[in-house]
Amino acid sequence: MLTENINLYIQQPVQIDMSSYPNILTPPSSSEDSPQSTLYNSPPSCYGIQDSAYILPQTSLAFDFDGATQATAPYLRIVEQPIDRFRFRYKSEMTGTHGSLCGQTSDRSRKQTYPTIELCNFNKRALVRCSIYQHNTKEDHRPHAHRLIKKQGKGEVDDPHDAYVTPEEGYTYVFHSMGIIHTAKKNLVPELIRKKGQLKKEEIARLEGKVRDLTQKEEIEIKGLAESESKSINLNVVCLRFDAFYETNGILLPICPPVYSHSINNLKSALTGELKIVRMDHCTSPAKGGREIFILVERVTKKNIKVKFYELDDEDNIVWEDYGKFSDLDVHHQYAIVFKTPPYKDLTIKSPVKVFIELERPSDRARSEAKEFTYTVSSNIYKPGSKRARPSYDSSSYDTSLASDELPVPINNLCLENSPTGLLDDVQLEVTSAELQQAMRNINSDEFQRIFNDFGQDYSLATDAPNEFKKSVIKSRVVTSTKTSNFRSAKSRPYCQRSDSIEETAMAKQAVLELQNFIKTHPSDEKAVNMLCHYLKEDNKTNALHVSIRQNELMDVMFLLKMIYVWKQHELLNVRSDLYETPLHIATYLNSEEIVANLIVCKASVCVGDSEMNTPLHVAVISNASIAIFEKLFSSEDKTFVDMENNEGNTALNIAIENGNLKALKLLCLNGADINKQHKKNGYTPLRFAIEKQNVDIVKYILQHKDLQALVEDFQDINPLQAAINKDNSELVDVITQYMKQNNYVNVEIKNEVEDYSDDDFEEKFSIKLEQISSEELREMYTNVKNFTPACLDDISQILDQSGTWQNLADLLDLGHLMRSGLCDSKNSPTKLLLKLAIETNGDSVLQIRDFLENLDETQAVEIIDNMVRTQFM
DNA sequence: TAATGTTTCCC
DNA sequence: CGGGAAACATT
Repeated sequence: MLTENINLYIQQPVQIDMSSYPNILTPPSSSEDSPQSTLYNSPPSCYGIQDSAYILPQTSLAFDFDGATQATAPYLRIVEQPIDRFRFRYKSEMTGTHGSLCGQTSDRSRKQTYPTIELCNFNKRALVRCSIYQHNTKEDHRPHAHRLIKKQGKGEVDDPHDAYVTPEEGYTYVFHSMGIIHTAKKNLVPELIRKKGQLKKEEIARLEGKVRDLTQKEEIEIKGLAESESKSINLNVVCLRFDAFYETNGILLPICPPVYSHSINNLKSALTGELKIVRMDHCTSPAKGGREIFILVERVTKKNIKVKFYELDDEDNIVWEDYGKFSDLDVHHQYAIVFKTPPYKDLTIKSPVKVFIELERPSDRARSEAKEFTYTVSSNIYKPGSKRARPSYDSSSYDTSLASDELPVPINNLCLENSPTGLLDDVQLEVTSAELQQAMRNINSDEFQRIFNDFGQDYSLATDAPNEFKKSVIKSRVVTSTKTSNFRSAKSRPYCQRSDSIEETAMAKQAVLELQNFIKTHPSDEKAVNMLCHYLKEDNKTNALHVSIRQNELMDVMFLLKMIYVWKQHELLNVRSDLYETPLHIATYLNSEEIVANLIVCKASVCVGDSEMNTPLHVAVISNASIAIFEKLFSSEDKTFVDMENNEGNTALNIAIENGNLKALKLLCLNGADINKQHKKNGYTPLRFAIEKQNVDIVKYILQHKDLQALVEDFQDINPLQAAINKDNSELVDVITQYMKQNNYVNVEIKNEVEDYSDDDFEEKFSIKLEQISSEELREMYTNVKNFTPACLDDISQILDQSGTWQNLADLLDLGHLMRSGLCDSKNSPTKLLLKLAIETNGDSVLQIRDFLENLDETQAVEIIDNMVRTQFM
């Protein structure tokens, strides 16, 4: 019987450990020539898993198979690993069907896969087996007390699951419809005894050549092992073991060493369950760290959880990492963690740094999905109550007695960041009045032009005329300018938290005067540039421009802007005050349309953040600025600022929604604000924020947006529409349900309970989401489907090829003869061929085929086809 | 007791 | 199906 020329190794374990696995022994007929003392060589690496128990005894080969080398030794290859997280169900939960153990690369919608094994280098029909084992890193494998069940027909059977592989099927086998039953603690020992007994019997059959019952001694031995093992067994991790056997006379001879899948973790356990950050109260921290953050998480164990921060470079390498600081007292009931952020590696960052935050479970080094987090620049501003001295403006900084030849030396390294042309080298120093005029012609602001044309006149006024006269001129202009009517008083403003001191006002006036005087006497002197920079360059300090804007001294502002423009010192416009606001922030806040307009013309940056990283656009929304202000801001050449986030992670759009500012919302949307941008704290989209705010007008407006993705889920996997219909707000619910009807969102799942509202009216409102597609409707849909999708074809072919039902189907379709007449190429799927013939040649309908399959009890295949039709129809 | 772990139940 | 949570058990 064993004389066939087949590729079969008979191996012998080094140690006989009946508790670990069925021993693989030489059959009785050849056992005498395989003594234990034989020299062994190493197993070929192609075994996929190292297992010292399986060593090929060279002298004990059962067969000489034409001098086959190790390269041609048979081995098992796992084609598709099982999914690594799966819910183990208790027996009491196994009523109805739950998901089956699918393959690792399984994809919900595209292609379902299942654990798949291939027997390589073998050329005869063989038995492959799948069973459930304990997952050990050590090379010590024992059956697991959990049960690996497989649905077969209506019932289900326990492992081991045996199946044949043949050359026709490429020596592969797909194990589908399997589930894992969590054996209750009290049943661990009996279950282990049962499995060990089974394996022992197989081993005896191999050794003794026939099947017999276990002796009492053997049973007691098994019982002892089961009891001790039950105490150490890990109930939340299992793996699959695959064997290959050559069957002869009812005895199973191993063809090669078994292989083990990677671990399968119980999705339900806090020890192995999925880690997830569900929400955080803040998504930023100053670079110095220490900010207290609350995060909500899926179930964790307090002694076994860390919060990791890390930064990636462009190639996704970790360039920095640290951990959130907390004790296990800071873990609230397994579902929330309060921690302090670690300091970033560089405490003096100049721009925000994007990092990631994730949960890490030390016990199995599992990690959650990472969420974005931002380290912010410390604005270093004066805060009331802090010990830091308030910036002073002593007169020496603005020394008016500077003679023209004593001006500060040219600021050669006036390196104005972000501005390639910011260096003095690039500045045209010899400015003639003709050039000034030329420069001004390029400015397309009428207002600016007008003021500039008045420059000479003002100039003379400013220098020669008495102060009273000058003031009255300026005043009259301010009053006559209609655009300044919206001007907000600088007093009582929440945003610019202080008004200017007398000294500051004086300083500003002085600076302007000084410059004007200098220019008058030295119209094209390069030193004017130095002077200008001298007054306006220093960041984090209130300068003349800030003050002039705050006080709405239009003439002074325009003068300074002109100087900056002509000498191309645009970066001076982005210098921040002691409150960390740029001129544009201040002008925007004060609703000074004219100044905003001219700042933009002069290329003031719209991207600079204030102490809270609010851009001027944020400020415009916060202060409910006029439409004109928004328009000016959007007229900036820089278009990247629309979606910038402040230190709370809010975009201007978020603030508009939070403030119920529909006007700002519209303006932002019209100017390209991202309507689907998720907040870093919780994944909310603008629509979701509007819904949470229950502002129906705003919700309505957002729902009309052409680019809206209404179903973007938050970190808790709730989409905005689900959130909306759970609100106790009938107006809002009406708007949402109407939207859903219009967009055919029939199958939006409602994850939260609605049963609190038992009145019929309420129920009815939701009926459109809850209703199932009736079978009539489904059949209606079938009439529009002429063929199978490739993905669907793949899936059902796999099932029908496996079960062999394709033959029955062929008969029902009157194609049985064709299929058997040699058309059927064993390399290809017979089902695929059959379905192609049926539809393309016979003209059978998909519905007809579906119904035949239903008659043949191929419920899984039927379901796949139904799903295909459903998804195609929508 | 309070917190955590296990099993059952339910939509 | 897949998920959540109540109920029960243990530490």
